Amino acid sequence: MASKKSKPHISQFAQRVYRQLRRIPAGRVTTYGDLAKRLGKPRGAQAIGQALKRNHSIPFIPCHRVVSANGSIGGYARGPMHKIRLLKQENIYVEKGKIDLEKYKFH
DNA sequence: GTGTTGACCACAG
DNA sequence: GCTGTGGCCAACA
Repeated sequence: MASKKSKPHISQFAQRVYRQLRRIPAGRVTTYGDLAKRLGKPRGAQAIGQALKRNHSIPFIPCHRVVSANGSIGGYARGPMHKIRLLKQENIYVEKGKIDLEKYKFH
């Protein structure tokens, strides 16, 4: 049977997001817009956030490595406070609720 | 099938 | 620097 229903809970679009997210090494971050661009949807940044929020239960998805385009923390299902804490563990320091994209953004 | 919502982005005032 | 508006995309009622 080679049928593979995989996870009907997760859409293909969301799975694509996780795939790109996993490419990001520790100590580096990316933005929703840039992530969307890699998926072929330079304007689908909002959909990225939606996908993450609807699947925040997955531990293999470092959602905390995703920030807003202006360097803002953006959001986090567990609360922005957790996100900042996790980033700190990756040697990424947050200042005034913002991150130095010039330093931490993954190219 | 339509309308609303949302962890966004860019631009104008 | 902040607020308001428009736009794009996906999921949900």
